Amino acid sequence: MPELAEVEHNRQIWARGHGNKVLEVVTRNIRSPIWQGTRAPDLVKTLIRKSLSGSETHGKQMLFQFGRDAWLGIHLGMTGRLSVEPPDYRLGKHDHLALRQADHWLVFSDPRRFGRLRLAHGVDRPSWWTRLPPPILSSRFTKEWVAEFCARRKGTPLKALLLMQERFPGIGNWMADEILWRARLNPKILAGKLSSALIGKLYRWIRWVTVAAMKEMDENWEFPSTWLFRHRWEAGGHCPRCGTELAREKIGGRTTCWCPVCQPQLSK
DNA sequence: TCCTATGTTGTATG
DNA sequence: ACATACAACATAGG
Repeated sequence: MPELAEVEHNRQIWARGHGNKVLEVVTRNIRSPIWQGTRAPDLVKTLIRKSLSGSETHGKQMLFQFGRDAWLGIHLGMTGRLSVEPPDYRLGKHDHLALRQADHWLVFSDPRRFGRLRLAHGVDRPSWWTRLPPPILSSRFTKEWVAEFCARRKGTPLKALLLMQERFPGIGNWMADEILWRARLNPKILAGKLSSALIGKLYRWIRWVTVAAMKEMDENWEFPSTWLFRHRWEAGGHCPRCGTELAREKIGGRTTCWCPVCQPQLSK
């Protein structure tokens, strides 16, 4: 489920354990790719008896701090999620990591196992965290930052462009489609074809959809039916703005949904 | 059975 | 260097 707003939502779930000591660490399926780059016994030894001291998100990434000098990075992949479970909880088949605290378990589960765990030591945040690109809602994420990327990736279709985490951290498949639909930009338009005015428009909708997604997440994930999001998966869905039947096609390797009327190709 | 899936990475190819 | 297409990862659900 995880694009940036839902990643933040998952972080908040585990944040219920802030300030509480880890009394037991259970690891499962440690041969699975989830653990690639992290040795489960190390993780157990590192986290045990430390307190969960803080957490943050960056795009689709999460970072949890334990004590002063231990860090756990989590990427939820396609189907990962975090939960808080009662003390008598029995681990399910898709639970890969569980941390017991005084009155609950913090559980990471992921049926498809595309998620990743990453352990780091040291007082400072790990370098793979501090090197992440400017977040979309930060002051460093400017129109010029987007324009520069469009110029560099001038042959990339906008849909594929928005999925590039190196510049648009946290944007995933549905957000990209929502942004392009609101900006009335066809997903196949090549990044280098956008005028400065259209780049400005794209930039503003990137920020708008990000802010709105965070807000909806706070309000229980009730997206109004005026969003493309609500129609994109329906068979024969229609554009909530003009009623035209939505188009669907793979672009940049992902199923893309757009309105052929609201989002025309650029005219020459 | 076949197809799809809110993600990322690697390989082959142009 | 850039870009695209595709497979791979692993599982569930329509």
